[in-house]
This record gives sequence, structure tokens and C-alpha cells, in this order.
Amino acid sequence: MAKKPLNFIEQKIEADLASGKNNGRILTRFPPEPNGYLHIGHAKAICVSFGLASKYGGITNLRFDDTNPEKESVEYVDAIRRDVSWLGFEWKGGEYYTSDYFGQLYAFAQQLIAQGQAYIDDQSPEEMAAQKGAPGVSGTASPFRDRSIEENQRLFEEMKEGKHAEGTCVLRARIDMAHDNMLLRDPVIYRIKFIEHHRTGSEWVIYPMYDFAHGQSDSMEGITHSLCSLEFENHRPLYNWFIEALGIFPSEQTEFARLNLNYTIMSKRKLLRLVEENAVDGWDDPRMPTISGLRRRGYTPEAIREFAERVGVAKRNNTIDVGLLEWALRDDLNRRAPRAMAVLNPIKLIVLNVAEGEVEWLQTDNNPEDPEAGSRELPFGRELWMEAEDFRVDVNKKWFRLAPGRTVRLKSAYIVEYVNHKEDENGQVTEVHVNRVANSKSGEDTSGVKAKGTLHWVATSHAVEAEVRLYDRLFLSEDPEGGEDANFMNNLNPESLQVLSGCQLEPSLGEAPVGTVYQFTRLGYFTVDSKYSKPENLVFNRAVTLKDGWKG
RNA sequence: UCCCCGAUGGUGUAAUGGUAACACACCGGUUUUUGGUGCCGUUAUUCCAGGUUCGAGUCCUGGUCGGGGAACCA
Repeated sequence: MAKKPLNFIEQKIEADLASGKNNGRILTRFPPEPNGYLHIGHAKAICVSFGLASKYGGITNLRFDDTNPEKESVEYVDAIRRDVSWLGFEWKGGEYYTSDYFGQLYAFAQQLIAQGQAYIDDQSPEEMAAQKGAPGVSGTASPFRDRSIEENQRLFEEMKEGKHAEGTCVLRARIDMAHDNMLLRDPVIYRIKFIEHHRTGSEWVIYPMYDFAHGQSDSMEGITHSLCSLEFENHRPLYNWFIEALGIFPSEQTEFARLNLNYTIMSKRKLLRLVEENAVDGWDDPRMPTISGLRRRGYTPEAIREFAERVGVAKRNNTIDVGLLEWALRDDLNRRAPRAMAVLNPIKLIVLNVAEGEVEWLQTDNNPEDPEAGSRELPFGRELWMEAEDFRVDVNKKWFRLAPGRTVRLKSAYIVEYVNHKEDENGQVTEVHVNRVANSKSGEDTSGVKAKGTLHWVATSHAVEAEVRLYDRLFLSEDPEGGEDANFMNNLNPESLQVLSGCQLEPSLGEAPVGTVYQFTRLGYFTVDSKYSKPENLVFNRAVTLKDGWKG
């Protein structure tokens, strides 16, 4: 048995386990800021943090990193909880909020002040920026850097009590104004904001910055492996500095490359703009890369997890082909999705030698890939719907479908041969007339007639009408965020949504429940739209097409 | 200009000093009552230059290219 290769984080965890670090305890966390909806990039991070913990017998905390009340809300908290849990993960370590630690974080700040490692700076952001220096050029000290501990204690207390106006002063860590890493040049760790927090209300008017909250939160929870994306590499020295200065449990941060997908944007800010400017139908628009959008589109948690697995974990920047995501969905659904017949662009197919009014119920497999899936019955009769593109007048030898002189099999029914067809005044074919070949019934065919093509069909007498929405990629270019803060809004694919009405479905689809994804034979995978579908007005979304090997 | 990180087929990911492999994509064949699926096969890879070594994708030195880094954002 070949051992599956380990990624670099797994190797590190195994080394930690081998050395007895933390007594073999593994605790990770997933720490989203509740300021937007989770997307496929987060899905990878979720799979990594939850997946690794569970692989090594550990558990995971869900922590809402809510230190900036300006952009956060309970709507986002709820959506995040729903999405993580839909993906199939449980936060067995518990659910936490950084805001629950505001008291402790305040005490940590007091400790730093008492140790002479933090001070109140009364300067403007501009003044402070000017003193930062530049890469390669060391900064200069703030005139307030050497305030007495007592004065700092008094001022910090006053900040907390709301005695200072927003923007008039901040608390800074006292580290090194000449450090090579700009983040260690006395970073701001507390600022004043007279803003209601979605959880703490108006209890606090000072809020810790990310760098002063994250590591300590990890530490307080006893997180052993704090996994995050590459952009936080520069923050690790600060993360460690605070832990050391405070003398608290040393959680350890490890960074890995975040997911990038071509033809997709992943920035929450930009996704928010799509929503706000109504370029899409909300965060859960089926074209959005959000978890909720993918769910509404027909993606399964299994497919997303498999995708995350295939993408791997490493430190180099990457751009994954969206095709891999689609492959993961097809791979999952091919095995599991019940098959159904649906005609999206219907024209009539009349079987001349079948009596009018005659209805025959034919048996068909629910899923040829899965014998356990059983079978169902399809009504067959003289008048059927067929796909307009399955008939052509002028064809070559590579055409397997219906055409003058051609013979095809109707899936799970009979072989039929062309007789004639009708066109309207524009030359559009409206009806195709065929004859059924004797003794050609599916499963008991003794006719000896061979048909190259197999078509899907629906009996007009029992058909259920529906609207079907076809989706294509939201953006035209492979890299919509392209280099600069590009004009991704000008890069939208005008044909990303195509709405088809009057589609004709087999009767069983009339009761299709939300959440079940079907394979429409020969077309792709479709699911009931959870937002707009009504029993009297069915709406289906296409999740992904079938792979099309025909290069006619 | 300074600091940090990275570089392996088209795209990702492995190989932990010893035959460069796996997946997806592509192309071809085969099977098939879905032009789907399955099965078989082809194509194609170590950024550059030195060095260490019996042996380097891997270690060392230098370079090149790419990413990140200055917020009272996370």
C-alpha cells in the first residue's frame, strides 16, 4: 500500500506529535471576520483546519474575529455558521468570539503598559505614518514614546471610559522603530471607535487591532496549530512577540497559500460590490463563488471537499483551473445523482404508428452507475417532446442524431426512423414525424436495427413545465482582478445567465425536492432553485454541464 | 532601496541526497441504450550559473523572476 504523501503542515504536525509537543493535543481554529459571506477560498481553509485536526485526533474551534464593528453583523455570523456546517464540519472545540475576550485583551494591554512595552500616542495617523520610515529606512520615535508608565495607565483608562475622542489617541506597542519588518515599528494595538458592536453593543469604545487580538485569542483557547494564509507571514513575528511579552501559551502560526481560481474573484470587498450594485442576485447567486452560491447552484459538500483535497496545501501561490472544481462536482454527481429526462428547447416528435391516446409506461434506471438506486416508470405515447438541436436537415456522417433518413433510439423506449418534418414560415423545424421500429423496445430489442444515437424525450401528455436557468462563468477573462485594481465590473460576462422558459420535464420532476441534484440525461446536473422555485412555477438551476465529447 | 516567502509538465501537488511520480487538462483508442461514465494509452516537467558529493529537484553561494510587507482593516 502506497502511503499518501503528506503536505508540509501534516509533516509538521507529525513531527510535533513525535516529539510529544503539547502532549499530543491538536487544536486548530477557523477564524473568519463576520463581514461577508464565505467563499470557495474559505472552503479550502476550512477543509485544511478542520480536516487536519480530525485527521490527527484533534478538534477545531470556530471563532468569529469581530474586532472591527464597522463592517461586521449578525447576518454574516449566521451565514458563516450555516456554511461551515453545510460543508460537513462541526466545531467540536466550541464557538467563540474575539469580542468575548475584550476584557482579557484589555488586561493584556494593561500588562504591556505596566511592563513598559506599550504607550499612548496622541499623534494623528499622518504624523505616525511619517515616523514609520520606509523599507530600508528606519523610523523615528514618537514624542510620546517615553511617557511614564503611570501616565500611560491613566490615559488608557480614560480611553476605555470614553474620555477621548475618536482619532485623538491610540495605544501602541513599544517595540523597535528601526525593525526590518515594518509591522514591528511600534504597531497600533488599540483604537477608539464609538460604534455599536453587534455583540457587545456600546460596552466598549476601544477595540483591539487584529495583531493584538489574534495570537492572544489563539493562546487563550490553547490553539496548538494556528493555520492561516501566506499574507500573514509578515505578522508572525508580531504574533510571537505578544505571546512572549505576555508570557502566555505559545500557539504556533503556520501559513499556507490561499486558493485562487481563474475566471473568479475572491475578494470579499469585490464580491460585496457585485451584490451592492446588483450585478448578481445576492450573495447566493448561483454564479457567485460563495459557499451559499455554490449550494444554490447545485454543488455538493462532498464535491467541494474533494476539490479542496485535490488542490493540495503548499506555500507557493497558485491559480487553480475552475475546471477542476467542475470535475469534482461531476465526479461526485455521476455516482450519486438520479437521472431524469428533460427537454430544454422542445419541439414535437410525433410517432406516427403509435395510436393517439395510447400511453405505455416504460421502466428506466434511476442511475445506471448505481444498481441500488432502483428504477421508475416513464410514460410513452404518440406525441413527445424532443430537443430542437437533436434534429437537423443537413448533416454529415458524424451526426448521430435525428435527420432525414436517420434512425435513432429514444432512451429507454424504442428505435424510431425518420418519416418527415414540418417547418414554420421562418424555416424553423416545429415537428418531426417518425415511425417506431417493430420489436425495438428497450431491453427486449430483437429488431436487429442499429441506432447510433440515443435521444432523451418527454411525453407531451404527462410533461411538467419549468423554467431552467443555465449559468456560465461570471467573468470573461481568466484573471478578472488582473494586475491592478482592475475594472472587474467591466469584465462581466453578459451571457453568464440564460433563462429558458417552457422547458418540458418528465413528471417525476414535478416533486423534486430542494437539495436533490439530478442528472438531466445528456444535458448536465440540475437542481431546484431554493429561492424562486414554486410548485406551480418550477425553476431549475444547471450546476454544471456534462462533459461534451462531441466535436461535430 | 530593506525584510519575509516562493520557483518541478498546460494547471496543481509529490519525490525529505539514490530510476522525477500522481491528479486534472489535452490527444488517441476501446466500451456504452447518456457523443456521459468506465477502461487503456500518448504527449509534456526540475528558473539560471557556479560549488559540495560516487550521486543534487533536494544541500551551499550568487543571480533572475514571481508574491507579500508602511492602514486607528482582517
